[in-house]
Amino acid sequence: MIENINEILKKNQLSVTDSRRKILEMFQHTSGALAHADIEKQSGTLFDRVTIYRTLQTFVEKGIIHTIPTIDNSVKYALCKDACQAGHHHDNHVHFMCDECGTTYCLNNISIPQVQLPEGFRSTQTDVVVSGICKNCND
Amino acid sequence: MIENINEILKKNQLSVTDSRRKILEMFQHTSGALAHADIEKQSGTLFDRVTIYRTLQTFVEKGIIHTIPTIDNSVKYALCKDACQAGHHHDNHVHFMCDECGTTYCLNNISIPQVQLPEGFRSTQTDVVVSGICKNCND
DNA sequence: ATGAGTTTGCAACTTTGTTGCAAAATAAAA
DNA sequence: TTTTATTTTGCAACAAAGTTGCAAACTCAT
Repeated sequence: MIENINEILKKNQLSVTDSRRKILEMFQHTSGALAHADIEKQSGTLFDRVTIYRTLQTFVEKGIIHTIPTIDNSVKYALCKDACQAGHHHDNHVHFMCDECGTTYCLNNISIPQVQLPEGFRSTQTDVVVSGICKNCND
Repeated sequence: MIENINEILKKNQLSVTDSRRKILEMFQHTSGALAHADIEKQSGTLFDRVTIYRTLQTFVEKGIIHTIPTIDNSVKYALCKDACQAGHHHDNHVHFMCDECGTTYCLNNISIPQVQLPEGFRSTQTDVVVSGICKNCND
């Protein structure tokens, strides 16, 4: 179910611009995660590289998207679900990265068991990165 | 307990060179993880930037060190324990990254509960990235 | 000690990300 | 609707991170 894009932008006190609408749309139309390069490729020469960087940065600050840790250390972003909309959130994510095709899937409906930390450590966020072969590449 | 550096290199069919010995030593002397920049800083002008890149790459290929996924998508490396020495390994890691000082801790003695994946997905490695405030910064 | 093979350092390059600033677009006010 | 204030964009220039080719230096086995 796709939320109204203009609503989301206004709710976050952001001016409604072409680039923001288009990029937000891309996230809503993908089940997985997007890298800066993916967005640049998909949008062609529509907007500047710098605009994409700044848009992603703004979205992260507003809590619309979040960055995903990856083993190959490429920077990927995914839409935040309602649960983590509050900007600075205490939240958990499970992501699956395919070793073969590189696609990143968000496995939001999987619960993470709490990790027991040593004395003196306080956790605000836990990310689980599962690597392997995805459904598509397995067939 | 520090394993003999020359032994490790020879076991992995690598020529014993200054840079490899020194860099491996750095990993053995730190409890956490190291970034390329850390190594460059610690070694001063001793060896070239490119050599460090290549050494790290070689170590990863041989399974001596592994990359760590981080939320800020900086590239960090840590020593592999005996458990994951077999090159292409099925292994789990828990790492803690301090939001304040950026230090990465390896929490190797914490067990990760198995994540239940959707049909068709096969996992080879699971990384848990816990973010928060570390012991040092908490005091 | 010598020679084959490996590794290093340099230089040049690519890719990725950042910053300042004028022009353009958006939002708010008249 | 027009005007004005504010925000955002694109350009250019830059900085940082990582890669590649190649000759010189080193390692290792004979």
